[in-house]
Amino acid sequence: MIDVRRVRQDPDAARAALARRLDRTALDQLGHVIELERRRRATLVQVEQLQAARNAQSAEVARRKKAREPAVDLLATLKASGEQVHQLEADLKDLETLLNEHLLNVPNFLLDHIPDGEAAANRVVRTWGVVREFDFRPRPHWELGQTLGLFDLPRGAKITGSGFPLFTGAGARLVRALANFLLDLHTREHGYLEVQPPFLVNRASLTGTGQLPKFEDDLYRMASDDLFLIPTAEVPLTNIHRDEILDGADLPIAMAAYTPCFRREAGAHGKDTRGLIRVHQFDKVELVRLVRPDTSEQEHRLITAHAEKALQLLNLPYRVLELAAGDTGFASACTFDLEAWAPGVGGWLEVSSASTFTDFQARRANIRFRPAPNAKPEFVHTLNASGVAFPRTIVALLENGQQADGSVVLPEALVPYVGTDRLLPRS
RNA sequence: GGCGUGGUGGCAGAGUGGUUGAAUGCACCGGUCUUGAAAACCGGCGGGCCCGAGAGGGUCUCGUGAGUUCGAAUCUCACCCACGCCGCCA
Repeated sequence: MIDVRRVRQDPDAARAALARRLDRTALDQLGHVIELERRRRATLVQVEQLQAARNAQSAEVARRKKAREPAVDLLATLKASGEQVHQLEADLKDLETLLNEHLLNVPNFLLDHIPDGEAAANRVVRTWGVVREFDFRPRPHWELGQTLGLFDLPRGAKITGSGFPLFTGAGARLVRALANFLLDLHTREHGYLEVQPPFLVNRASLTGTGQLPKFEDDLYRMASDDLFLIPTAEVPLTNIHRDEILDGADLPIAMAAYTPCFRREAGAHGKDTRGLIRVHQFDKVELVRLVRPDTSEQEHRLITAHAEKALQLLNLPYRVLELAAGDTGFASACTFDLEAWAPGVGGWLEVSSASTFTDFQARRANIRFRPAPNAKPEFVHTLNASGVAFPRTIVALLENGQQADGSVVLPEALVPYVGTDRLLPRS
C-alpha cells in the first residue's frame, strides 16, 4: 500500500511516478484515492468536533449525577447529537471502506533509477558464466527427461491435469537434492532461518503481500474454507510478522523456506506449455528479508547475490536483468530477474526474481519496528528472492549438462546430494 | 463435528455501566547513589488517525463487527481465534 500522505502532499508527483508503470487503471485508482481522501478528512474533522462536544457534555452529566443535580436538559441535547454523530460516522466509514478498496489496487512506487518502458527496455546488469559451445544439437529438457526417466508429464496430466509435473526416479531425487543443497547454502552460508510454513493461507496474508484483492484469479482457492494455496512462500514468510512491532535490534530478519507453489497461470494458455518451463505446481526455495528502510537498497543487492550464488555453485550461465518500469510487478519497487541459459530450448529462463517492496507490503501487513527503545515504530522494508525455482533450474541443469551420449553431467556442488556425478539414460 | 472455558497495553495480571487508555508487577528508557556494575530510590513508558509551522490539542482503540444507553473494557447478539474434554483420523 502506498502512503496516502505522500499522495496528498504532492498529488502531481504521485501521478507522474505511477504513470511510469504504463498502466491506465493505476492512474484511475489514484484519482479516486485523492478525491476520497479529501472527503474522508473533511468528514473526519466534523465527526471529531462533534464527539469532542459530546464528550464534554457527557462528563458534565456524570458530574451532575454525582452531585445529585438535574441533567435532563443535557440528556435531551445529547440524545439528538447522538443521532447526528451516528450518521456522520456511517458516512465516514463508507468513505474509508471505499478509499481502502482503491488504495489496495494502487501499485507500488518505483525506484527512480529503473529504466522506463515495457519489458523490451529491461536492462542487462551483468552476465555470469560461459555459454557452452555444443558440437552436437543440444536437446530440449523434455527429450532428456524422457530418455533419462526423470519425469513423466503425460501421467502427471492424467493424475491432475496439464502443468502438474510428475517427477520419477533420479528426477525425483534431483528435486530432493536441490532442496537440501539450497537450504544448506542459504541457512549455513547466508544466515537465513529455515522455516517450514503452512501451504494454505488466508485472505489477510495474501492482502498483506499484495496478491489480493487484485490477482485472485491467479490463485487456487479452497472454497469450503476460503483458504488459498500459496503461489510462493513469500506469502507465509512475509506474513509471519504481520501486525507486529519488531525490535530494531533484531533486524534484518532473514528467512528461507522450501515449499511447493501453486499458480493458475490464468491467461497464460499456449505460452511455454511444453516441458517444465511454465507449470501450475512447482517447488522453490524462497528467501525473505525484513530490513531497516535505510538499508534496503544494499539489502536488495545482498539478497540478489544470495540467489546468484546458488546459480554459480550450480555452474549455470545466467544474466541479471533490471526490470523496466512497465514490467515490474504490482508490489515491487525494483526487481532483478535472474535468467539461466537453456541451450536446448535456446533461451534465457527466469529462475529467480529478487525484489524490494520498500514499505509497500509492510504497510499492508502492518509490519513495523522500533528504531530505538521508546522511539516511534516505523514500517520495515520487505524483500524477497527465489533462491531458486526448481523446474526451470532443472531445465538449465539438464540442457547445459547434456553430453553427446545422452547422459547429463551434474555440477560438483550437487554430487553429494544426488549421490552421483552423472545421470545416465535408462537401459 | 459435539460440549465447555477464555480472549485487556511487550509480557503477566486487576478491572462488571460514569474523568479507566485502563491499577499493580515484570521488562524497557532517563536520572540519583556507586570507582564501575548490581541493588535501592525518583521519574517516564501502548497504538492509529486528524488539526497545528511548532508548542500543543482532539478523536478512536480492551479479539472483530453490530446493538442497548446521555455514557460500555464492563450489558446484548453475531462472527473469529485460542485452550480443555469427547468423537473421528494420520
